Amino acid sequence: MLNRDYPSQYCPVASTLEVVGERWTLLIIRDVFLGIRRFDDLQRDLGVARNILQARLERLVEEGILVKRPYQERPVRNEYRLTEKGADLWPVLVALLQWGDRYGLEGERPMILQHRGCGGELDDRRRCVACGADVTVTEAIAVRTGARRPQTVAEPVSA
Amino acid sequence: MLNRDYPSQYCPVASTLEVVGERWTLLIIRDVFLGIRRFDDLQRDLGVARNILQARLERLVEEGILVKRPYQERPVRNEYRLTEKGADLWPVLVALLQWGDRYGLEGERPMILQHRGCGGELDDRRRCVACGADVTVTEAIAVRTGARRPQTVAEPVSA
DNA sequence: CGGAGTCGGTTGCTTTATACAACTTTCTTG
DNA sequence: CAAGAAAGTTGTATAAAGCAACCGACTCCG
Repeated sequence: MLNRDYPSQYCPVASTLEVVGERWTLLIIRDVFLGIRRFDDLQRDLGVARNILQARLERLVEEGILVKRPYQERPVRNEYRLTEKGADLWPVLVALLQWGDRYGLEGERPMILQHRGCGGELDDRRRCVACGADVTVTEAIAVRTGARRPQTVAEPVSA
Repeated sequence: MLNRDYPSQYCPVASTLEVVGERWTLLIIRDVFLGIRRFDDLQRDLGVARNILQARLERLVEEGILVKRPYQERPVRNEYRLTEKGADLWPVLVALLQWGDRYGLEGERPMILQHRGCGGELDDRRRCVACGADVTVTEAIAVRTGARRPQTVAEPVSA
């Protein structure tokens, strides 16, 4: 995008999109939610160009959505973690996920959100359908089903 | 963006972003939710380039999120309306709006969501804080407060 | 009847972001 | 001491977004 912001708009939707609306940004955040926290792991998982990934991570750190912190010294190796501000984007990701489940992938569901422990799925208001609780980020887990892209023929895991 | 899709991803979040993740798209949908339905009105409100607006609207119609229908013949003038599929993006917009309210505009809230009739605001699960009901798209109204961008000095409406 | 205005686009050119691949630095392991 | 991993950085190319001007169909005004 030419400018990442929307100068004619004074709107909370626009202001959020100015921060997380660029290509790849929300997928990076999704990956961090899933526990993918290192540069190379993110790059491999997303297939994004490394310079773009670098630019996005730097921006997200500047915005206070991620923090960069070393998980080892010598050599310094960093990982990216969500701040509270970043974790508060969870409802956005859940809303995108649920719309994608309904309209995106022809009934396939590669990922399912569950209430930790209880195991119930989440409804569109992030409540557990089993126990009825309001589920927060920390109480939810994302379970990857085995679902793959339909046109890709499933192969036995080999060599 | 070079490609609008994310070929390495088989994920409902990514599949949703392939459809609505391009620059301007979600703001166009927000405007249609607010009742701005005509090409020129959208263009004026958003300040988006006309060719981009045209491309986005065409894509959204192809995707079944908007429908184009004439509101008059001779000359044919069209407006864009949300389909059910489009209206189901409401939770995404609400989530973006609420994050923006919390983190985006320094406490200013240019727009407030209320439960129609009851007048209560919506919580982060789209429930009415006054009566407790689960609020759906059709039961909600967006109220624009007078809030403006702080650095813009408020002027009397003139000429 | 002629000119201005409106709506909904389309076209051409410029600017900017994204993609891709190769390279770098620092340190670890065999 | 060579190979490899992690985390970037750099350079070049291509595609998308921005901008302004134009267009066709019709209406309204004088």
